Formats: sequence, structure tokens, C-alpha cells
Amino acid sequence: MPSRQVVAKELAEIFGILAHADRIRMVEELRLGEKDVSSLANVLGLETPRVSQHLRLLRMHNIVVERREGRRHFYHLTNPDMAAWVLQGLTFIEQRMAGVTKSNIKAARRLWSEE
Amino acid sequence: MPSRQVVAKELAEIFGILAHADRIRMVEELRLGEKDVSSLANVLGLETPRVSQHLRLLRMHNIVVERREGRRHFYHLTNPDMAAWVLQGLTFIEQRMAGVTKSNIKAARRLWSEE
DNA sequence: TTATCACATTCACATTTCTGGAGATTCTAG
DNA sequence: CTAGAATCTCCAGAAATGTGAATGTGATAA
Repeated sequence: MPSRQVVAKELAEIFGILAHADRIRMVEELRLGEKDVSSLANVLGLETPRVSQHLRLLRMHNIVVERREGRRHFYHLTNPDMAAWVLQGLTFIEQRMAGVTKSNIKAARRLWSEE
Repeated sequence: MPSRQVVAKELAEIFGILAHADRIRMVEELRLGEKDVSSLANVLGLETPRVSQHLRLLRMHNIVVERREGRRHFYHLTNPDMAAWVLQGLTFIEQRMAGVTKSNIKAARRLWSEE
């Protein structure tokens, strides 16, 4: 198969994994460093099983890395730059403006850019 | 709904639309300017109905813009920067290396970076 | 050691969404 | 009207989602 097709397929897979609001928020929550499952669940307002399943997917695709400490499982981004890259995608929703106010975008950009 | 959730949902939608190898290749094919449906179909080795379907999706989400000239429909990227952004995603598959050789990635990067 | 709690993962299942192919339909130029 | 170009419709098979229940593990106490 031509390299373009192979690579496009891989890219599509990455996009597919990030094609979920919960997982996007997880990537952004992990932008500054590791968090354990229950903190994530708490911050995102989700049940632990769901968070765990999302993490499994992210882990299987090497987007996050797990570190165990006692009974807690900490996760961090394999490549912290990914959070910024995802955030850059906001550039392309500003123009569609479909039900998304600019203020919402600004707010999110601000929140996910804080150190 | 908190702005972060709203924005994450929108971002997820963009990612979802790009989560298809054909559509990624289309975005890259359009990086330098407009093309009509049959040229796209030809370049990508797909049937026109399928290309048209993909374009419909991209159009509905303002990722591409249509321009008609006679019986031909030309499409171009709403924001040409998107092609570069998508290409940047390659950064994150280089580390996974799951069945994708580095040479494939380099080749694709080269091809989709040509002017 | 055993019992128990806390944290996390996995399983099973109903539901939803995505996909891709074939054919019908619309639209336009000549 | 005719032919070519592109789009739309329909549907069965595949994949992703979400929820609750069940199962693992590590720490802690008796």
C-alpha cells in the first residue's frame, strides 16, 4: 500500500481516538502532568469505569502512560505537546461557530492554557 | 453546560470528521487549492459517489467550501492551515510506530508538504 | 492469617452511530 | 431532449458507546 494511504490510516486512527469529548477533556486535564483515575473521574464528573475504559483506549494507542503507586494508577501524556496540538484545533471551530459562542471558545482556551 | 464541555464536544466533532483515511487524504489533496470531484476521485482511486459523500460531510461542517462552475463542483479548504495542522498529527504516530515504518511517515510528510 | 475497604479494571449487553455499496435522482451544458 | 457530473437515498454489516454488575489488586485492621 502506498505510504500516503498507510499514514492516512494511522492519522485517522489518532483522530478517531480523540473524537470523543470525554477523551479530549482528559488529554487537556493531563497537560500539566499525571493524575490518577479517581481525580480524573472527579474533575470530569464521570464514573470510574467510564474513565478507565477511555484510559484503556488511550493507553493502547500510546497516548498516555500508566504508572502504579500502591492501589492508585497514575496516567500522563506520552507526549505532552499533544494537548497543545489538540487545543490548536480550536482554530477551525471558530469559523464554523455552530452553536458555539466565541466566548466559550475563549474561556476554554484560557482554562486549558493555564499553568 | 460549562464552556469546557461545549468546546470539547465541538472539538470531538472535528476529530470525528477527520477520523477517516479518505477524508484525511482529501484534506491533504486540497492543501494547495481547489479540485473538482472527479479529479479527487481519480487521485484517490475512489468512486465519485463516495467522494461526494465525504465532501458532503466536510461541507456540512464548514471544512470545505464549494464553488460551482458549469457542471463541475470545485472544493477548497475553508482554512488552508488545516492541512498543516492535520499533518502535524504525524508527530504523535511516530512514537507509536505500530506497523508504520518511519520511512512511510517521512514519505507522506514529504509528499504532503510539496508546493 | 483473614476480613474488609478502597481503587481500578473488565465483562456483558442493549443501543447507537458509522460505513460502504448500489441504484435512483437532480442539475447543467449543449 | 440527451448525456455527463454530482448528489442523494436506502440498508445491511461493522464498530463504538454507555451502563451496571462482577472481578481484580493493594492497603489496612483485627
